[in-house]
Amino acid sequence: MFSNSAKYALKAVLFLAVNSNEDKKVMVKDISKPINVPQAYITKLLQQLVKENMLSSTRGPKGGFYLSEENKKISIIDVINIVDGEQRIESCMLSLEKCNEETPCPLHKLSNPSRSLLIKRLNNITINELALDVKTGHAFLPL
Amino acid sequence: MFSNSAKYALKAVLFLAVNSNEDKKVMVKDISKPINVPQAYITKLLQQLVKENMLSSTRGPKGGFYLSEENKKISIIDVINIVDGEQRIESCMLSLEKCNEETPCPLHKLSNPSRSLLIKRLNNITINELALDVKTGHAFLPL
DNA sequence: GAAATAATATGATAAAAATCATATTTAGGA
DNA sequence: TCCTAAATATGATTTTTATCATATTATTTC
Repeated sequence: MFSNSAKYALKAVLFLAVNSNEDKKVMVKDISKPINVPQAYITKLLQQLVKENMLSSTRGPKGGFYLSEENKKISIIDVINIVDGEQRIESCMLSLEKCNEETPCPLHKLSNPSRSLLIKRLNNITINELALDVKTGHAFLPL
Repeated sequence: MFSNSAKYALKAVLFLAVNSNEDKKVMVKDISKPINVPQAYITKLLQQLVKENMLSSTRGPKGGFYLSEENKKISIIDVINIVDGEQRIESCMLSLEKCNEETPCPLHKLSNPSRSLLIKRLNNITINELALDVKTGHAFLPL
């Protein structure tokens, strides 16, 4: 479905959504542990996400990563697409260029409703909303 | 979603479902071209599928690969699972061991309906049924 | 039963994804 | 202003996946 990197990015973002804000920044080493991702690896991903304005950071003492209020309004699919590229989630189950509603591949009718549903939902939910589920006990970390 | 290998295997199986039977075997070189998969690569996959009884073959002159009537009754998900392993399609969107209905990860409620729907459909359709869509003009090769 | 044909078995190579390592830059505090 | 703590930039290594190559075995036909 998603690359390992996209999964890791989602885990980091969700963790920060629950555990950070402008006044409470989190160092990379305190992110990698609870989300079970090697520090050097998540470091690179976090840097990429900052560059793409998916999350925020400051360096130096008292620095770290965090989600600004703006960041928290970002939809989940944007995080995924930054890491995996838009093509990955959109592409047909057999990765066929020419597969579409008019000339569907044999799996199209079977698989497309499922993918459409997922994409729609990923589009319509923000990081913040997912974090709320955790805060209200409807979903769980650790990751 | 699926590995390249699983996609290739599906393409080969679908092609054979439409273009082969006990009396009409197809050589590997006449499979790899129309499904756009390197011959040496699809060769390996076909051999694996024969070994797992997903398809049939005979060697020597007039030999080739084909789907027996039995083979055509196999469900699509079996082909996928042979190549990718059952875990891949079943696993949570974040690949979390502990994610389940009782202690769902933050993405579980969002993603699970989509995956469940897909798995159910892949379970409930046979190779033959997909091939029928092609024969009746409701779905299309080439792949 | 020999020659030709096609799958089978096995292993090597190449490309991509995941992981690790480290020198550099910026910010805060003494 | 210097020291330290943190992110940033960059590139190397390892592992996995994808791809290629070839010798062997089985089957048909003459």
